[in-house]
Amino acid sequence: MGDSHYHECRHPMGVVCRRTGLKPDLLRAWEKRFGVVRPVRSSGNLRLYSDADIEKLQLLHRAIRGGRRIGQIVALTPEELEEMVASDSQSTASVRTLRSRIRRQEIEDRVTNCLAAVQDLDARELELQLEGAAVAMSQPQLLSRVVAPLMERIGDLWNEGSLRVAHEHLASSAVRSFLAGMLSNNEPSRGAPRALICTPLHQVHEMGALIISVTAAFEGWDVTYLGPSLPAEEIAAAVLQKSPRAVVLSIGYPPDDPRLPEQLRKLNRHLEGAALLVGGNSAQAYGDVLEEVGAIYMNGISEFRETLRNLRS
Amino acid sequence: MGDSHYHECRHPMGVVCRRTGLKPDLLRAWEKRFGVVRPVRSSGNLRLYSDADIEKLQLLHRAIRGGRRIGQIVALTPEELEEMVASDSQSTASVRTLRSRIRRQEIEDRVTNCLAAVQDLDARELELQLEGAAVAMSQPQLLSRVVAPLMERIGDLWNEGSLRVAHEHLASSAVRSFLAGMLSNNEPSRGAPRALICTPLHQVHEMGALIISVTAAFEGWDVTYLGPSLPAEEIAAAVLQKSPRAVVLSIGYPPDDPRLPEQLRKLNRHLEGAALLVGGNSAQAYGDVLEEVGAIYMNGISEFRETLRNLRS
DNA sequence: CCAATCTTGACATTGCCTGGACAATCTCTC
DNA sequence: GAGAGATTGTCCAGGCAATGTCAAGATTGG
Repeated sequence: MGDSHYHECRHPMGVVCRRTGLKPDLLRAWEKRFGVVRPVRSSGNLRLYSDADIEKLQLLHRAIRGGRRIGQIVALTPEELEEMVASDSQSTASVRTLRSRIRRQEIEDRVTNCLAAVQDLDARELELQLEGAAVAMSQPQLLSRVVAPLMERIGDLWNEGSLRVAHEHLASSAVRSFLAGMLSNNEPSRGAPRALICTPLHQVHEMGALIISVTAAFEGWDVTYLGPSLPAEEIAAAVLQKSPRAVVLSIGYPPDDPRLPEQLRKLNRHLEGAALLVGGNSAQAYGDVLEEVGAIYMNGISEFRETLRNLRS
Repeated sequence: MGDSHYHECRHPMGVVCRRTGLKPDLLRAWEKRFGVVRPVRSSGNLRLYSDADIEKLQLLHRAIRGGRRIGQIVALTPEELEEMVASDSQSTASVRTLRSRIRRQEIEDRVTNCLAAVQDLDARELELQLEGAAVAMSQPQLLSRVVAPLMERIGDLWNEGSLRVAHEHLASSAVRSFLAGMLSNNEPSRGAPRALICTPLHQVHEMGALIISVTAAFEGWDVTYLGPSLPAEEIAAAVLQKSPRAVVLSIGYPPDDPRLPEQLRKLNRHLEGAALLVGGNSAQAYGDVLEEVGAIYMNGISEFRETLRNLRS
């Protein structure tokens, strides 16, 4: 019975590095200098880390991304660490500017690597790069500095003819499933406000809506993602069914669809008290209608995040 | 069908290598050094592996690709291995292939539960159901008994008006990301034959192509999935770049596109020696052209699997 | 007879270990 | 505000054990 509680699977260096985003040298240095973790040794003297070790290391890594120094935080309890990480991610600390400047090159490389993978039609490599990025930086950074720029550059290259449709498809597919994975990893807490996210009819670009979905989920919302190009009636039906606190539309392409205003007006009549948020590259182009229907226009992800926070209270 | 009474088919080395992506030398080394598996010997001293052996080896292979060391995982139980593999591929859905007896009723329930989740617009529940199904049955069963029927019934309900577009979108999105997760969980073993999979221009249904992709990956192929509605020129360019052994097209809808034959003919001129396989619900409708361009038509997943195996040798 | 497979033993590669050095950066003092 | 000293991440050399691969010659199956 209890023997099935051998749950103590031990992880070798390689696994720990991939899951924490920390380099082997660093792990050993931390161990030697502070005794951060005490991995067991295998018969051949290899380090074997426990699940708890990995969690602790992940936490430390996040705290350090927040601008802390390792020496200051090794002694803290997990609870204190949690708290610290949480508050760090809120504040736009000026302390961090220096660190993030260093990281700029790294982020550039990340995007470049992703592009290279796309050009090679190598979905696996692309996904590896994305997962690497996911552990190397915070979630908002990941979205606004890697995923969004990546899709933008792919769009540019495609327009200028350097990339073929196949590349664009492969990239969309990989990024989409990556984002969908992030989305389903977030378990909404009980009582979380609900958001309905989609793209209105004839708006075909799905990526923006997905990025928004992940952001909202990360902000603690209970997200229902409905996909691209949804008629107003459909959205209305979904509103009836789910009673969301907010309906979020992403408008990316096209920027000049004459049918869109009508869609928005129609939708507006069935909001049932939900707030209507609109974002995306081309949302501004429809400014008049947005104002008319009382939609909240958000310029950029951080503004979106802010709007979400205000809406909660 | 007589349930597998003494239907213990035994497989020779070659088959095992193809299905696991492991080299003969390696299998023998593992057997000698750790006794990973104990294949029976034929009269002539040839190793004969059981299905269970193959599954165990596949599992080990995946764990190793996740960064594990063979020495530390040979002793683990299948369950522990499952768990380990699942947690190693952090962000993506886990693919599990435990064998167990499945009753028809149970499968029915799965599909019903999935449908209910779709009607509730509950993506998370849908995904949970799918993951549960993935644990409860083998991969081929999962695809042909749950995923395919589910999408079919959703299509029916949509046509008869019981489901709204939003439901269909949500379902596609969830199932797509689930399948994409399965796809990226499978191996890139060296020397695996490569397959290029997509949907030809104006063929908009992606699901079939994804199911095919997962199947091929499971058979040990190195799959490059290119997405839906790809022009012949694009496929040709991808063929040049990746030199696949097979190009697989899925044709689901529409069944009567007059532009498709031309696409196929064009594609046929740039295959560079790759085999052209075509499957999907509506493929038969284009029988004439398929024959003309020398495509191999496959009716159903099992036929597809068969064709893949033949192509390897 | 060819192709696949077997056994054995040696060989190459990989991943990790230790210890130490180094450069960049932060912090504190003057 | 400029250095001195501590802090911190990175890198290298030399080595070991685990692991994957290869070669050679024998045997079997079709």
